[in-house]
Amino acid sequence: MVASTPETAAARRIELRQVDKFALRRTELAAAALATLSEFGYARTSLREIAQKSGFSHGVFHYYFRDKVDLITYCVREYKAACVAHYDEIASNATSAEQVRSSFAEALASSARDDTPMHRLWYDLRNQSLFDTDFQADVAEVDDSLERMIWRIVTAYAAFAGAEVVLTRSAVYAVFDGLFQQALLGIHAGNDAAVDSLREGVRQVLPRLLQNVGRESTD
Amino acid sequence: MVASTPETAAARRIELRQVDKFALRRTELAAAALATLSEFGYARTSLREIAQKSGFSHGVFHYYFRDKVDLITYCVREYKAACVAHYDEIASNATSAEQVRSSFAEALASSARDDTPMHRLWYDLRNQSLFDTDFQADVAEVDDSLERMIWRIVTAYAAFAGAEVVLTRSAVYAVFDGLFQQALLGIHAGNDAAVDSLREGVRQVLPRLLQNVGRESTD
DNA sequence: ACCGCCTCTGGTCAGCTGTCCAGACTTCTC
DNA sequence: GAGAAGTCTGGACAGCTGACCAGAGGCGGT
Repeated sequence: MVASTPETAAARRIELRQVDKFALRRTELAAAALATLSEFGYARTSLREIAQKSGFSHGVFHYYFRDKVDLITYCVREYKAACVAHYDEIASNATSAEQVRSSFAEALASSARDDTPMHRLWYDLRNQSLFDTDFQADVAEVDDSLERMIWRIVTAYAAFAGAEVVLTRSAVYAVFDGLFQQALLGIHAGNDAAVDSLREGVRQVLPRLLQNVGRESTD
Repeated sequence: MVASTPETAAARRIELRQVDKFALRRTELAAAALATLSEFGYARTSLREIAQKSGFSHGVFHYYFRDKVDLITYCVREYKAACVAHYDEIASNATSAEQVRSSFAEALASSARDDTPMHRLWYDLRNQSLFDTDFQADVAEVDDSLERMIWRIVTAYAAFAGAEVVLTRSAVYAVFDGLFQQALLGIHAGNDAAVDSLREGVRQVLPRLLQNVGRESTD
């Protein structure tokens, strides 16, 4: 780094403060956008609707975001940060396999119950990435970090159980993601047992992804 | 039914013929709509785009379908018919557990490979049902019939293996659906191994959903 | 040959969407 | 407090969307 003259140092300080305020506002607007997006879904959410629900004018969104894609991309990243942080303590705080299993099942179940709109938005946006290349990179990155998160939990569980995980990281994620998504559909359809089914499904599946060390599976 | 006079019989015959032609045209238009929908996704497909790609005028779609929802609902039903019929022979033609396992894994893998656009549309529309009640009933019906289809295959597998399925019907479907969807994301991201991973994932998961009759699982 | 119904066309309309922008307002610096 | 930079507003615009409709064309029945 080059040593700064007083002027450039002051300018940088100002600039940083402005950048912080700018970033803060972006986050605030993105949070408002997330709220509306999770309510109506990608296809039915316009910038004007977001603005109206957030109390801002629709113009301000174009001041802080290049375009709609830029805004939603930022929202996806925000989602990831909130989501991964929430689960990461499961693996680190546990002291036994059974505790990991219970915590994991409960965490998925309560998240599906409490954050239903946000999760359905995630699946919506992930699907959009199958059609629109704009979101593809960011969605893939979030999906990957979710996959790693699940993998951390499952390998922690396997370590406590003294066993090995038989599936690939990707397949393990896919299995729990499928259970989660089905629970979301169930919740939305008014099936009161959906959350309990998810918890029970996770509890039942988790041990079956392991095999004792040194034994070969039938293949 | 009331006995028909000659006139009403003729009228009915005509009417039936017209109904057939009408239904035929509906199916034809729905097929064209499916093609465009699977290319662009729900959010980015307009009736005019569908019409242009199909060679019809945009007006004709309003003649055969009440509105856009009516059209897409019909498309969903068409999808189901095509999809379920394709898989149903797996369970009925098999003679051993291993054969069911191989056929099932191969069927999922090749379907993901060959019908990628149609499947991503299905997931798109299923997600729309989480936001828009218009599709909810029909989507739920298709999802249920897919669930039953998977269940038939898995129970057939269990029967050949002389074992029981430990998960609920819904959880079994969720697991394979998750694997399938992850493969779709992989394919779209250009991951060449995605199809093979799906096949291998299905092969590995399937036996682990069973337990020997008479033995209790750890719970 | 004529008539009535079915089919289909393409124009029109109101409403919404993303984007841009001129200008008002606020905040900060000197 | 003057000026500049940053922030925000709301109107304007072009393009698109779903829906509607008047009328042309075709087909079958008599």
